[in-house]
Amino acid sequence: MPFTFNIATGSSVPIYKQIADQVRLAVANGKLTVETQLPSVRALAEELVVNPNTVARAYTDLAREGFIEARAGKGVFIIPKRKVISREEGWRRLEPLIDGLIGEAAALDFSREELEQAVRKKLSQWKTPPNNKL
Amino acid sequence: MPFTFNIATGSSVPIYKQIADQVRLAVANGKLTVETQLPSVRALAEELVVNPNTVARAYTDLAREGFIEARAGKGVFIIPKRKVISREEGWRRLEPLIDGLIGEAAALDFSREELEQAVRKKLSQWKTPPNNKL
Amino acid sequence: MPFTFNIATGSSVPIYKQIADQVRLAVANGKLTVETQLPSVRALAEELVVNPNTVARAYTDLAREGFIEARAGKGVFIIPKRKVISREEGWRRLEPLIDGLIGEAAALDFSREELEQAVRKKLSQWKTPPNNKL
Amino acid sequence: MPFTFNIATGSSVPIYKQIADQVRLAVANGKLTVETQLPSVRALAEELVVNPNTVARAYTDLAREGFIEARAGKGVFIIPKRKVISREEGWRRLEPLIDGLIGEAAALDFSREELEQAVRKKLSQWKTPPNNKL
DNA sequence: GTGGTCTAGACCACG
DNA sequence: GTGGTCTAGACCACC
Repeated sequence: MPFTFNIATGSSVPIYKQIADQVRLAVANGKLTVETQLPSVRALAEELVVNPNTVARAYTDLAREGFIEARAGKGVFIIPKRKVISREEGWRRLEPLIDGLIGEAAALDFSREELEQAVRKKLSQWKTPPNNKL
Repeated sequence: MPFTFNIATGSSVPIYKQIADQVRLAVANGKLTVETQLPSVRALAEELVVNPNTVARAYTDLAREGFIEARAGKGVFIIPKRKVISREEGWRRLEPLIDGLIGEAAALDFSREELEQAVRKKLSQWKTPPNNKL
Repeated sequence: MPFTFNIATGSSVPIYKQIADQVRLAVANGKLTVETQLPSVRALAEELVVNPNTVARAYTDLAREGFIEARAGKGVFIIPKRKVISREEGWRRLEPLIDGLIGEAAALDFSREELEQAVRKKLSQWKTPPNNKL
Repeated sequence: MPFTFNIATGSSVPIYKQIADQVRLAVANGKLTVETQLPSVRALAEELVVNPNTVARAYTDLAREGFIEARAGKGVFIIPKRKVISREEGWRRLEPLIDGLIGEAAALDFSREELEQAVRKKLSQWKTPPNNKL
């Protein structure tokens, strides 16, 4: 079964980020492996009924982050994740996201235990890909 | 020492959200307790050098979420958190946040173990309030 | 005939609430159905001769309540109503509204029978949508 | 047992209106009868821990509507409700309140049946006072 | 004094 | 094109 995307219209999360997040998660999960080809910008835009610019934006972000590579005339492919930013810089960006998640969970009336369980469940699907040498 | 805010201008996360997030997190961590008074809209706006409307927007959101209460002529106060969001809506909003966090962590070259540890550490600071009686 | 709005300037009811109330009622009465597009923020602001922010405020409230969905670049659409408010919070907010209505009716010299009849008549127009499938 | 007031701080309903609404409802219910004396502005303000101006505002509104009468040196008393406004004007003011209630109920995810039942329950407590001759 | 509403207009993110 | 954010400043309701 090929990898499929799920788009939620009207979400506060922009569509281009939903697309990119799903690719990132699928790579982390091992559901998308190195050398897998992704749909072309045009094809994916048509399939998801979104603007091609939106798909292009997601692919651009993913390429900049070292997840994918566009090969002229061939298509877009998953590549071994390149390390792109430093440890300290990464942590500096990640920490507020965790803080934001906790704040949001509290606002949504979840308990600490519930959030911990939800995160653990999502994380348990995450397999570190074998050829991430860094 | 009174609770102090830290605003990063030029961040992609809007100022009103930075303010609200810090209050949410401080309540979760027990740094802000029930009946504590927050700075007035005008005072905080002056302190942070932002527009009063921006502070008001943050306070409005927090009040709607059941964290605080605005008392006319008195000011803004932390209250025992009310449950306002339905269960289903809560999950609907929480899940993409977790997916986004994991996606970002992968993009930032963190391993599953590192993210899990970081989240666990942050979560350990979340104190469910000891049945706060006013 | 497209749905039209009626604004009473100088009313004690804020304009953004008048707009939102009319949408809520029209949805309840079946005059606005799922996938109907509302006027854009700018267009409605021009039509009603109010500030775009005022219209945006009404739309934001309606979106948060689960009546409508803003699709970037497309516009604002009626969606199948989502349940967003917890049961307890719902009652907490509804009860004072009913008390206020009865109090106002008494102040306006209506009898119990008159009020009951008026409410029943209005309620009879409230059509639960027939399990709207988009 | 004397009539007692219940004030919800931080409600969207202003305190002066909460006080006035409770008097109106109690008169409609027959819990407050003609010639009953209400607490003085000062006494009630102290009891409810609110600003005396707030109580005075409620009493002023009630007096204007013909519910109560201040007798110099004696105190404040319930009087036979005087008819203050015309039928048409009353209906013109009441209708949007009913519309607003229905819209709010829909926003709070109540069904038509639930709202009808809630209103009926409140209304069933309403006894038209015997000496309302109009 | 407090917060809530509204206007006016700029800038940006998204598609 | 759309809506979301922010600023600036006015006015009002409430206490």
